[in-house]
Amino acid sequence: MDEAKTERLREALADYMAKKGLRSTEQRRLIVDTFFSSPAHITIEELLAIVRASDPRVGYATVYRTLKLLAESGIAHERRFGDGLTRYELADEEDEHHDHLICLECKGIIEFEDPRLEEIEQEIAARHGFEVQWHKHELYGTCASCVSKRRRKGKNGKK
Amino acid sequence: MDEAKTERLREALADYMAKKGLRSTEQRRLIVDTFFSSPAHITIEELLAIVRASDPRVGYATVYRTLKLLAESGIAHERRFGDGLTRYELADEEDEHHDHLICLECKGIIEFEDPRLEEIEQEIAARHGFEVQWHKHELYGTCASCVSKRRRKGKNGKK
DNA sequence: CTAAGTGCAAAAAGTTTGCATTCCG
DNA sequence: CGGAATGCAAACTTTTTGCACTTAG
Repeated sequence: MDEAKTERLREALADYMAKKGLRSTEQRRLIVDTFFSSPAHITIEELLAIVRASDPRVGYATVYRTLKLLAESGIAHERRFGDGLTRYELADEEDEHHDHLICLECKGIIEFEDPRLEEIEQEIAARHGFEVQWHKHELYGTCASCVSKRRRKGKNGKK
Repeated sequence: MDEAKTERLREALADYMAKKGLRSTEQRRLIVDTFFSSPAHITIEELLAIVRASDPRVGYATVYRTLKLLAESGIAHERRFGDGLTRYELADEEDEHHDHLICLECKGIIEFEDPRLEEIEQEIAARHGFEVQWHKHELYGTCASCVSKRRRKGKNGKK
């Protein structure tokens, strides 16, 4: 992972916590460190499992509240991809932004980025006098790897 | 509402039910009729309330299962806009498709359509060897009416 | 008749929260 | 110290399901 980026985010978090008078506890440090070094789109349960490997006494609620805190402070984003779980990922850099391809078969999540989408979006919003705060662009379907797996098994993709 | 469109959808539903050997019951007819004449993006609770005005004995589960049926048969789409509720709307015509602007203040939902988005999406999917089954393009923010309401009250939109 | 459909109530599944206790600053 | 933070368990919210009873075909 990009060291410089996580460094910036850590600093932003420190600022946010200082401003709000929040405390740096052992649990928070462990949870945040674990989150920073985990794959993107991790769930609370998954993160909790890893955290508990280091300290079994950490509770679900603490992970829950810490991730909420990261989301509020803008360090992380909350995502829901329709499987009923809330996932978290590190925030993008300043003016960057990515969206997601979600494979319905292997549940894999691929990120993509396309500035043209952002432009068109702005245009659409403007046309409606709408002020966009954030958006969701998600494509659901079958990823390349599952498509070829399916072919190998002789199943036919099209009906 | 477009009479011809609902007619086509009703027919599609009849076909689907015939093919699956499903029955046309009093409740289903009532629920489906009510759904067809309700505003888009209705929730199960809302629909149930209207249905019960006609027949108070209808249960939540029946509405739930009927909407599931409509979704499976392709007559309706399930939508989740992040307020924790599932909403339903009539399916689009053959090769049409629309997306949504969601106002975080008044909870209003505005529909929009832009073929360029679909094109770019196809291109992105192709680039990843991904087969898209469906997508979500949702812009969250403040609608024109809430923006001006806010201005009238002297609140400032930008920080 | 008999398999599908209904209504109710209970079960799931995840997210939130109240509270007594612990611990940062 | 005093307010934040934690862990636990209970509360919530909405969706989903089991089951005995009803009904369409």
